[in-house]
Amino acid sequence: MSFAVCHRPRNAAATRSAILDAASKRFTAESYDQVGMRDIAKDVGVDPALISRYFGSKEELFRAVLDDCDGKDLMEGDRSTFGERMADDLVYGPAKDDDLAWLLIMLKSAGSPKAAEIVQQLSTECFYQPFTEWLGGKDAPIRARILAGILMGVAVGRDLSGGMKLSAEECERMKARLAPMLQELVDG
Amino acid sequence: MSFAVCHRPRNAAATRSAILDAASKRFTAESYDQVGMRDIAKDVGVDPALISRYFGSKEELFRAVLDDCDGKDLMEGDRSTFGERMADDLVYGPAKDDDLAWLLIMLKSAGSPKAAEIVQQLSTECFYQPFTEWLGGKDAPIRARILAGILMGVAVGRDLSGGMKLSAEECERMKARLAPMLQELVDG
DNA sequence: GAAGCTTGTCAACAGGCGATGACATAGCCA
DNA sequence: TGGCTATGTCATCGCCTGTTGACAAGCTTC
Repeated sequence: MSFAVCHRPRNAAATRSAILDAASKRFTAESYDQVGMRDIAKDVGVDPALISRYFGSKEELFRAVLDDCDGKDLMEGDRSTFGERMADDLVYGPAKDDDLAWLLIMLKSAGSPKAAEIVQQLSTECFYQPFTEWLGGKDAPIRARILAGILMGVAVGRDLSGGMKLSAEECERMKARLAPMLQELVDG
Repeated sequence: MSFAVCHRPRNAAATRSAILDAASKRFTAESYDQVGMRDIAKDVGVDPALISRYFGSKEELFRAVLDDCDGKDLMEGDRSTFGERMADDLVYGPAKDDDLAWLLIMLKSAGSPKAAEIVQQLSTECFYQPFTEWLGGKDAPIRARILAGILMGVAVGRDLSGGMKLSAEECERMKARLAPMLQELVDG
């Protein structure tokens, strides 16, 4: 009788990609400090040392994750329903938080100086700039900042309080208040 | 010749209070994980062990800090200028972040599970509930949540990007956009 | 002035972290 | 088949953290 573990076929590229994926999931759900190399390694089913070997260090892994996700998810979809969609994600998330990935990673990692520095280096180029261009119109950089802030802030408020403890009706009313606010910022 | 260090007079209450104060400052500026007992001890000029003795553990110290600040700062001052004041704090802060203390602590500590659990226990009773009552009117709990979210989110956006890199004119325009949004949420 | 409680310090421990270098094994190529 | 390189594992190191128990020094009280 063998408890043979189902080894993945030896494939550096696939393994690397799997690590990147697992790391991304972890970093969107927990803070930089909270995520351990051993956690990520366990998710992938790999020895922690391998991650160090592939990415050099935890910092560089984090940078690679940020490089990987371009934040385009936020900007795809109908522009006229942006407010509605985001309000829904905020109130009823985190179900499909792909579109908020960038924001969540930024948010969760604000605490750690090392992660914050990396985010600071990459956020403008990889997130704020494309987002600002997508917004367009008057005061686009400012509207981008406020929008990102609201999305992050309401998300953190939800997480902290343990899942937006509101009745179903209140959730709807919250959506009803958030959606036009967000939409107005998109429309300019 | 004596290099006599200026020892504080032996006073348990004063020392305890000094520790609480230093801890509060640290926790508003850095995340729970990032703040070390040794840091706080150094701020006060005291041995780290003393903090453990007085407060039992880091968790209980954190809880004591949260119990200490009641978040009333946010609600004092003229109600009709709330939006203006907060917008100013957000854009030009953190100068006198006393009024945002609760929010900043909640924000900075969202990353750590232990801190988050404590915040979750205390935030409703010590912050959301009084804030909601202060707001009053229709959908007060929802407006409280959104307001807190916006304040936290814009603050984190500012910190992350290294101090709101906007021109003086853009700062004013950001204020001009934020203030009425916040004020409208206060007014209902 | 000496006992006794209070206040504070010191050294050390256990645990977790990221990182490193030596070792094992799978897959390819001759 | 025999070797070689790429891929992955293991044991371990050094560092930092919160916490603890034993010890030193002050103030109070008799």
